[in-house]
Amino acid sequence: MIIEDDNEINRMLKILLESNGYTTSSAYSGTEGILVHGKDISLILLDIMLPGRSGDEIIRELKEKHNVPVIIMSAIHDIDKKVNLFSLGADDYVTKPFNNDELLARIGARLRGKTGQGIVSSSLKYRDIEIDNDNFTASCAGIKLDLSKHEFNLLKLLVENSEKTCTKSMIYDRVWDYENSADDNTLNVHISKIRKKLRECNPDTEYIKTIWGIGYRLT
Amino acid sequence: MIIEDDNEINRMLKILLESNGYTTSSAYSGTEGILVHGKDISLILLDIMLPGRSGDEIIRELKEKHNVPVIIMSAIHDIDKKVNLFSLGADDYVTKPFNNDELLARIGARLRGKTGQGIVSSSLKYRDIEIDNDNFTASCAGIKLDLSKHEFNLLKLLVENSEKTCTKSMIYDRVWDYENSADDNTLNVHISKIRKKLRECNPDTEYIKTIWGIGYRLT
DNA sequence: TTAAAAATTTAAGACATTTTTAAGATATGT
DNA sequence: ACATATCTTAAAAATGTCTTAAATTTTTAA
Repeated sequence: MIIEDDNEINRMLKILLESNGYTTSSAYSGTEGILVHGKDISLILLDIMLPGRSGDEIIRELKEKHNVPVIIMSAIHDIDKKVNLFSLGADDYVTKPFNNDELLARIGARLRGKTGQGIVSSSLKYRDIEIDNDNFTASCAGIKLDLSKHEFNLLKLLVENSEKTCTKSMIYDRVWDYENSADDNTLNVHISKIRKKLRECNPDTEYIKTIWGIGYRLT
Repeated sequence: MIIEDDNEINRMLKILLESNGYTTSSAYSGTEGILVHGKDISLILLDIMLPGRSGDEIIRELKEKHNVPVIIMSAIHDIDKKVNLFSLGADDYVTKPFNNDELLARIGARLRGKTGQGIVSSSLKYRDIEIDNDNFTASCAGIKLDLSKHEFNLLKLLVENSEKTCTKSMIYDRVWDYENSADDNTLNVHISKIRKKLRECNPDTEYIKTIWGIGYRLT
């Protein structure tokens, strides 16, 4: 994801990256970047000289939201500022005007590190529901959910397929290890329990929608 | 590990890093760095202007041997060369003369990426549990714990991954040297014994949480 | 409007995993 | 080789989770 307010530079970066085999998403402000949903972002290129909110805040929120490497593009030469960005979770920076090859090299190094050393932070989000695959924990509205193994796997499946309908047989297939027995009420009971726990964290939202005769969906 | 042929700079780096909480190992050539055995290296600082073998070769071999982030220190401003180093697996570089804060920031950013084994300090803490790696001792609430070898390693693993769930198979893999046999009760018994010993030091806290069907976590 | 089908919820019993204890097996140090 | 500590195994008790069943509510379609 490219976050850069200058239209021309944004377009230029898009062309550079796509001609090097990457798929890109463009945003034109940090806040817009934070709002991006449902895209599989693996790295963020962030122009830190943005109007509006401070760069610090934006890095923190981007990190929290997308949890991927962030490379800062900046004209700032001041080292103190650099150090600050680093300590906030920025993973690297390039100073403008930057050399294309160097930028590509840094992007490559960051992406390589990810897949290479299994840092693949397996944290998923949907609205204010967060799934942490590594720790087998989930939270809603910042509150830890106390889920059993099946409940966790079921919620995880729904989050992984948020906005898509999960059929009952697909759920039985992936959460339980057998094909469904259609007259089985087990899944319904588990959904009921998850809903109850989500309600305790955030009473105002109905996360799981029932698709009659088909299955369930996060909406 | 610091790999730098200039004695003075090597010593200076050692002082800088150790005064910032890191433990260091010094080597004075790339080949010497490759030969280092038995040390728990988590990052390599490499001066690329070394006599003898080419930098390219050395990075590749260091990476192969130690499999950790490599930060290049170099006076080269030529971008093409930088790109080359990146594509060989270097994770970052600083140009000499470098700013100490920037170097520390880049080291921090690289280590932060790796979970658990960030700053290598021989003493680990979680709440009032303290692990002393050098002496193979542990304490809780200031009282020495009398732990067996497996108990110590198990508690150490939990402390290293505090707030994260350790799966049973991961524990068997790292504390015992074989994959788990799922019906095995050994781990449970060891957890039980550790809990009992922790309880004797501090009866009010339940340190080790059971993640049903998954494993354990310090919480 | 009404009957049938599907889904929700609750509670209880079935099932599975974990905890604890104790004893026998194995490893370690003198 | 002996004494000691540690580890593993086994079994029962405790606890957590899953499924089933039944009553209730919601939705669909005739």
